[in-house]
Amino acid sequence: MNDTTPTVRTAAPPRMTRQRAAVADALGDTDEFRSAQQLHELLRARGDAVGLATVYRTLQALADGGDVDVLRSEDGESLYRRCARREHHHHLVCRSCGRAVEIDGPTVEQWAASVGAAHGFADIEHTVELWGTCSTCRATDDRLVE
Amino acid sequence: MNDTTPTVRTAAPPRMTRQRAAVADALGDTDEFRSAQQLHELLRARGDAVGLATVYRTLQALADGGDVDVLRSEDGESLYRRCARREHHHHLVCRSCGRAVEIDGPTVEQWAASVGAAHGFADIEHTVELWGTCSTCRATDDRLVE
DNA sequence: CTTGAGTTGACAACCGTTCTCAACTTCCTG
DNA sequence: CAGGAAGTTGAGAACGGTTGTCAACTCAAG
Repeated sequence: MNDTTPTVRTAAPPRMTRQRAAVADALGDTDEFRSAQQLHELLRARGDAVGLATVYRTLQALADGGDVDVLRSEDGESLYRRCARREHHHHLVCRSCGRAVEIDGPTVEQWAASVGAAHGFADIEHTVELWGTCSTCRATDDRLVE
Repeated sequence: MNDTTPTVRTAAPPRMTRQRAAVADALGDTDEFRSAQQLHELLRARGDAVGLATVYRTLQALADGGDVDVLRSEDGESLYRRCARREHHHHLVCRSCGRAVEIDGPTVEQWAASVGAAHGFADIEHTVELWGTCSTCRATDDRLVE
C-alpha cells in the first residue's frame, strides 16, 4: 500500500520450474489424451515426481493458455493433450487408448451458429467430439477398459 | 438352485411407487434440463420428498430405458430432461436456465460416420451439444449463474 | 391377510478436483 | 554472488456430485 510500488502489475509473471517442465514434457510425448492422474502417475514412474495438485494446476494453466486441449471423457474425467494446432478444432478419440485425431468441421460450425440463431439463442458454443475404437486397439484387443 | 423355479427370469419386474411417480412427474413439468439435486430439492419443496439416492436411481433407470435424456453440463454435472421424441437427437441448451430445444443434425450424423471411417475407427459415437443464452434469459438478465 | 421380492433412505464411501498454507524456489536487484 | 520478495510446490484436508450399503419398508401376487 505504499507508493514505492513501481507500476500497475496486471498479472503475475510466470516462472519456469522443474515441475512445469516435467508436465509439459510428459504431454509432448504422446498424441493421446491423458487424465491428470495418469500424467501424475507417469511422471512418478519416470522418476521426476510432481505433486498431484501441481499437475492439476499446471494442466489448468496450460489449458487456459491454449497450449493443451481439454475434453471430458464419457464418465466425466478431464483429459488433456497437446495438439498440433491452436485453432479451434474437434477430435476423434479412441475410447480404448485415448489416441486422437484432430478434425475440422466447417459444416458443423455453420450449422451450430445458424441453429442457435434460428431459435433466438446467443453466445452459441458447441461441444462436438467423436468417440470410436481405433484400428490398433481393435486388432490388439488390448483394451484399457474391460 | 432348486427346480421349483418356473422359468428363466430375465430381469426384475419394475414396481410402481410413490417415489418413482413423483420423480417422473417432476420431469414432466418442465422443458428444462435439471440436475438430480435440483429435482430432489424441487420434490422436497413440493411436499412429496424423495431420498436423494432414490432420485439418482430413478433418473438412471429412466435414462437407461430411454425415457429421459441425459447430458453433462459444462462443469460435469448430469442434467436430465424428458424429451418429446425417443429417437436420437441433439440439444440447444440455455446455459442460464436449462431450457432446451431438440434439434436434428442429419448432416452431422453423416459427417461423424464418414470421418470415423476415414480414420479407421469403429463403433463411432458422437457428442454434439449446443450451448447458448436464450432470448428470455437475455432479456431478464435473471441468471442462475453470476 | 401373508409373504417375499423389489424399493427406499440415511449415511458412509468414492473419486476426481480444488483449497490451504507452511516450506521452498526462482529470479530480480544491489 | 548474496539477499529477499514473490511465485510455486506438495501433503493433506476439504469439497461436491454420485454410488454403495443394508436394515426397514411396501407393493402386489397368492
